[in-house]
Amino acid sequence: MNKKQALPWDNPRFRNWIAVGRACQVMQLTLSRMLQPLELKPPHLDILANVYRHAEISQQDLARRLLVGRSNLSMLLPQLEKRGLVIRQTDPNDRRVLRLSLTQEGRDLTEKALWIQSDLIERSMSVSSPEECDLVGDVMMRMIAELTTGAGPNHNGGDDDT
Amino acid sequence: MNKKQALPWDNPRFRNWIAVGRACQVMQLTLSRMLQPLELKPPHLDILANVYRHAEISQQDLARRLLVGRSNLSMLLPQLEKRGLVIRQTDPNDRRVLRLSLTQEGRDLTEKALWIQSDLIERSMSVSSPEECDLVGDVMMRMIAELTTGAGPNHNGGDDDT
DNA sequence: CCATTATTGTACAACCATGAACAAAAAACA
DNA sequence: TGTTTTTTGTTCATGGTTGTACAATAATGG
Repeated sequence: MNKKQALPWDNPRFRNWIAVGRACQVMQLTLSRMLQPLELKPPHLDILANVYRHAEISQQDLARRLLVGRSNLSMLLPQLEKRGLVIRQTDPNDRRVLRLSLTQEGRDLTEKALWIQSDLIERSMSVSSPEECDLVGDVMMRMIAELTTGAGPNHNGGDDDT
Repeated sequence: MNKKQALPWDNPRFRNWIAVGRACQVMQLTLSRMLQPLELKPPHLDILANVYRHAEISQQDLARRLLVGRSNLSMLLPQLEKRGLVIRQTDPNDRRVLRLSLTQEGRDLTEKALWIQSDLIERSMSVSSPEECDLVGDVMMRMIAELTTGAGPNHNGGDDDT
């Protein structure tokens, strides 16, 4: 009838990670509010930013990079295409794949949105020194490596920027 | 025709934060897989863990703490109640509120799930020293404070553990 | 005491995300 | 070549999340 050995909350690593999760959640909610004037939501920005960086990417590769299902992109991309932000062209060398690129309007909107996101991140991370900030990023990348090598051979690891 | 001034990816803070987001995403996906044997999903565990720690909490307070809408809990809690994990009792002092508590089965399952989560966190954060880990948590809490005081006076800030 | 306002939880419609089943195209292989 | 397997994208049913409108209860204020 005792309290087991120790509650997870007594473990510093546990508490610290919970803080990471909350920070992400708050950041996501805040970003979502700040993107409203552009009629964008975080998932849209994720897509646009990746196509911005990696033009001519296929939907499959984009899905791997974003860690979402292919069907997700099959639902979202036609919307962005109708809004005139994205173009999908079938690859002449492999007529299964659709290669993505941005229109000029798409590039402009993506840059606006990235500025908003960048300002938000800059503001909220300014409470830490650049060295602390780099250390945080370093720890996160080590964690990602540990998680993807150790436990996830099913989803392959398509990870770097954005 | 130049590349604007500097892309966000050239900003260290931006890149570091992107890594934080990715780590959260990977952790969430991994946790989701590891909770499957218990037939739980992360949102369920969030609820159970909070009721575990804060018995007799109201749905409203729980929603504030989890940063989700009240309607979310109105959908999820009846499921958990039907599974015999949670009990909802109307507060005799204020017959609007429903006070939540766990059954013994709910407590047992929550502990099992928390061990899984705790092991996962322990494993993936073991790539960093305790000092680094504490620093990460510290930076995150400062960020949360900055974000909630600066921009979010609408959603109030119900934040601490889990 | 009665009227107005605020709070708590619910119901419902809309949107998002996922996984499974599928069609088309390419690759592997006999 | 012809057959099988793999890859890519789509469709659809399901379930999760949100915001809005609503009913019940409480608090406020004449």
